[in-house]
Amino acid sequence: MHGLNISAMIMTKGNGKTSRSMARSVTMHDVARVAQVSQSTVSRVLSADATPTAVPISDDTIRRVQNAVRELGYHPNLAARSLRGQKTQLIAVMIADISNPYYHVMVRKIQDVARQHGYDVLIFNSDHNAEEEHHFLQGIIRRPADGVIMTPYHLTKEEIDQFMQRSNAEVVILGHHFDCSDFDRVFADDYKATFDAVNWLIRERGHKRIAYIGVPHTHPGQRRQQAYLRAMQEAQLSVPSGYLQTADFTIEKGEQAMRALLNLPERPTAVLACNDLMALGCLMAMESYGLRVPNDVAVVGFDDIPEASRFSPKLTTLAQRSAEMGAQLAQALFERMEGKYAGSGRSFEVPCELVIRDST
Amino acid sequence: MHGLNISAMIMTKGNGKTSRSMARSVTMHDVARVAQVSQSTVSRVLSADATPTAVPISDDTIRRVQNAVRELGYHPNLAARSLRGQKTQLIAVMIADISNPYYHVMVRKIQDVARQHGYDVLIFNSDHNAEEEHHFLQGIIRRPADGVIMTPYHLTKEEIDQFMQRSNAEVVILGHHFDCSDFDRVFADDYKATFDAVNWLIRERGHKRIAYIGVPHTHPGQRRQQAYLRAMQEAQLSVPSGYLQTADFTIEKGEQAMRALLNLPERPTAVLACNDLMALGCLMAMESYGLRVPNDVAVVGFDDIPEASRFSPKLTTLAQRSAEMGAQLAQALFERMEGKYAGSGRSFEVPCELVIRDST
DNA sequence: TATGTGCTTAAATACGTTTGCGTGCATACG
DNA sequence: CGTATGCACGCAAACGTATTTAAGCACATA
Repeated sequence: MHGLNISAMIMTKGNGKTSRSMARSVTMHDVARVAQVSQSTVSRVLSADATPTAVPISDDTIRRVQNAVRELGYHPNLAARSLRGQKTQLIAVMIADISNPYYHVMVRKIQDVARQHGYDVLIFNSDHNAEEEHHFLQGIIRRPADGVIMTPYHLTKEEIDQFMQRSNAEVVILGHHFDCSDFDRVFADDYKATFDAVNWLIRERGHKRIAYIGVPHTHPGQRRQQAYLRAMQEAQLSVPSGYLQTADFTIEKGEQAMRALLNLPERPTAVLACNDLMALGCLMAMESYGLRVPNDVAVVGFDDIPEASRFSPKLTTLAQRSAEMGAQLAQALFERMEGKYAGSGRSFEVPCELVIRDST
Repeated sequence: MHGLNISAMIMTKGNGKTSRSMARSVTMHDVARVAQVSQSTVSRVLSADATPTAVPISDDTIRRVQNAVRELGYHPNLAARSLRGQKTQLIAVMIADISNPYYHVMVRKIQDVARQHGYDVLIFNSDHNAEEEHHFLQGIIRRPADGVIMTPYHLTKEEIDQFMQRSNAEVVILGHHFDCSDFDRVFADDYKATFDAVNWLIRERGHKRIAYIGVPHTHPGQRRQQAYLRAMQEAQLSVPSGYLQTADFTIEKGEQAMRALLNLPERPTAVLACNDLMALGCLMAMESYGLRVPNDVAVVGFDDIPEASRFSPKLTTLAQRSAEMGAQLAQALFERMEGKYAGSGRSFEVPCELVIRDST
């Protein structure tokens, strides 16, 4: 067993070296040799635009270097560059659920901006899971990134601050209203949006028995639920036991919660869900009960994912401008990474919009 | 000289910590100093399990080092490790469409396996776009990865071979039947599945007018379309002009193609779509035309994404075992990366399964 | 001739690891 | 007693790059 390992290793190495299938990559030294200059000169030529105040290089030398680069097909080694410069040209993005369409457009936007700046994007998935969120931060400490964009559902301000001290990466947060911190944050005005939506159901549509499907153990979930409760209270409407359902952002739990609501002795006439996936679950529960939307029960979601307008009936929802939020996140992050802004944490609030469709 | 170096180092660190908020990260030298051993010993202790045949270290030393690591919160610097070892502990995954649920479960599976092996995963999005696919390969040359998993829709065998020579990364391909190559490939038997599905529609359901919505300018699209044509031909059924629609894997184009089919003078009684998203588009077109599925037209999709069984009517589809395929991809890749297999390209065919629901 | 002054390039160093090689020190053997 | 052998560890050389420091050179000035 042991010997087997060794011989296998030797074999591999032997093959690699003798057959030369392993293409040793072209380095600056190779370029330098071809261009008849020193390696440092090559470095200067290549990073000329990044450091405009650098040492001047003669036009002839520049041309020779550029020709050599082209000829050899040279690409800088990012591992070496990272080691030397403490910059990785990498930004890490943690989203809560890769299968939630809400994040797709946002991620694409971030990738677009990142590419424009010559950065790569590392995507992680937390599945709304506290342990995964910690694992993500651990991962970034192991493999440093210059910037971090994340949607923390469980991490505390202290944990994020501690991370920033250890990692010297710039951090931008999505969807979380931390009081005052060193990192920027982008969020929807979901409190106001939820509050307004409840009032709209009451005043414009005459509903009195309004239920809510929330995810109270997360920060955004808590905020929206508070808004719902506040609106109900101000309208002097009661929230009977069972009108406040707890779920976890998934279609399945949304459907399950809706079934529970429909089995209530005094069934609600309208239901708000904390996100669209759960609202779609509500629609499915309604269908399996043979009930009609919105005649029997009206449903309102949150996010405006593409499916919201595809499903039948089309879902009334609070639209988040996710592309705009992605752009805002990326912009704030790059402003900090490029040193254009270095002050204390900024807050960017992006408005939501009630999109009225067929489910109300 | 030696002592000078050390003291200078200490000075630098002192300055760095006091004056700058930039937390200099803990290195092996720090651990070594605390544990009273040399830096190389620390390295050996830390990579003991990775190199079982290594130099023996006394238990006492191991314990001291481990304590120091814990105490200082040391994490290895992956940039340095990459530079030295030519290994990046990174695998890159290129998928064709981040918003297609088919890929989600696959990506998760890959991430799971990768994490078990201590690897990170870089995700790229090609949007079925040839230019993006090239950009992806360029990116991997700039930022080397140890392994690559991708779903090429446009890249040729030659381009991939050329990439492999330049990059010395192991490569595994999804969904593509390249003839004979140096990389492994995992694919569904989509030709047979499509062929059988058409026959099933003909024999079990008695359809004669069967249309197809394909994406012929991609390899998988072409394969499936060939299977459809072959099955029709063998059954001596005609494929009237217009029965062969061209789309691009999206819901929107699927809906559009279906409208075209429904406007045909001789409307088909069954439609196969090249993937589920387009099949869902068909369902939506049917609904907007006030037609009933499957009474007026039957619809069959491909993939079995979660939405297929959620939509009403539930979609009959050719299920790809995407989790299994993800696991197979990851397994094949790691076998190669760990040197357990080094031969020529293997083919892993994963069977599809006809899932009969309400749309037929 | 000596000295300063731009301008251009070369040499040297450090970033944090891994790893081949060497070394001191016991213990065992001839 | 002298020399193998095995053990536990330290030294130092890479890996490819960015940057600091120094050096070479032409030319003008004193």
